[in-house]
Amino acid sequence: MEKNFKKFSTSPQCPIRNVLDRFGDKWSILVILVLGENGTMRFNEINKTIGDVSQKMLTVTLRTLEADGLVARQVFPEIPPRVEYQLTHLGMSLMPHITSLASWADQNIHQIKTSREKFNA
Amino acid sequence: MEKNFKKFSTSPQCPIRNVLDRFGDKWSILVILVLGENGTMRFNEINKTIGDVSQKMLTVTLRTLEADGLVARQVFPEIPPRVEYQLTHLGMSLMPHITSLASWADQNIHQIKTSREKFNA
DNA sequence: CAGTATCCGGATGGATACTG
DNA sequence: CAGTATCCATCCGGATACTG
Repeated sequence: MEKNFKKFSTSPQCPIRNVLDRFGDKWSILVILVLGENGTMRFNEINKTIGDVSQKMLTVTLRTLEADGLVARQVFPEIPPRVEYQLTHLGMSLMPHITSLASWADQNIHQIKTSREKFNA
Repeated sequence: MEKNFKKFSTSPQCPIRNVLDRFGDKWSILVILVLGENGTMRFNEINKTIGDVSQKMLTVTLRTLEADGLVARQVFPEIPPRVEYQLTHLGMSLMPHITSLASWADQNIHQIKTSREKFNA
């Protein structure tokens, strides 16, 4: 095996780690996945779709994704307020990589679970 | 946009979240990337390659990846001890998805950093 | 060399209450 | 509706010391 892949630096300051660390939080990948699948969504819509994310963490996650330029946030000056979120072009360019990861997870979850059980036996 | 992607459940107990949560820790993706690029490696080799991972966290990460069946651990009964790690077939099947993520990160880090600076200005 | 054991601080993130 | 503010428990993960 080995070395059929492009080599990446793995030093602490490298760009790849800088970005991948972002996905290390609990909700970022999931929010991108949900927005990518559903298009434009309101705050509470995302909240209900994910189900078990707190209001606080959803806000923090969306703000971070907005800061990174992955998600666009549009506020409508209405009462009651309406705020819509959608992936930016950059965010959408990330989607295929996320979905391919999700597909892999979907296809291999059984094997992984079996492996975990064996290991803990 | 939207709905060009296969739909995934996003409920708290879904398989995808079960697997993706694993990548939420600080070192898993990086260890897989390093092993995928270099093939078989000894404990201290991985440690040095990553650079800023503690002995404890590297052990924990490797054990978890082993439990999930992504990494194989082979102990040689020698003094001083030698332990070699490599990706399993399952682990290797994950590699393309990780490297495609890394490539994306590499290509877009500049735009993301620029976006962050604008947002915090 | 490749770990284990222990301690410990800081960050993560949940619950709750409140607001424009 | 879409947040903010605050408090607080947990847990992640680093530092250090020790071992077969």
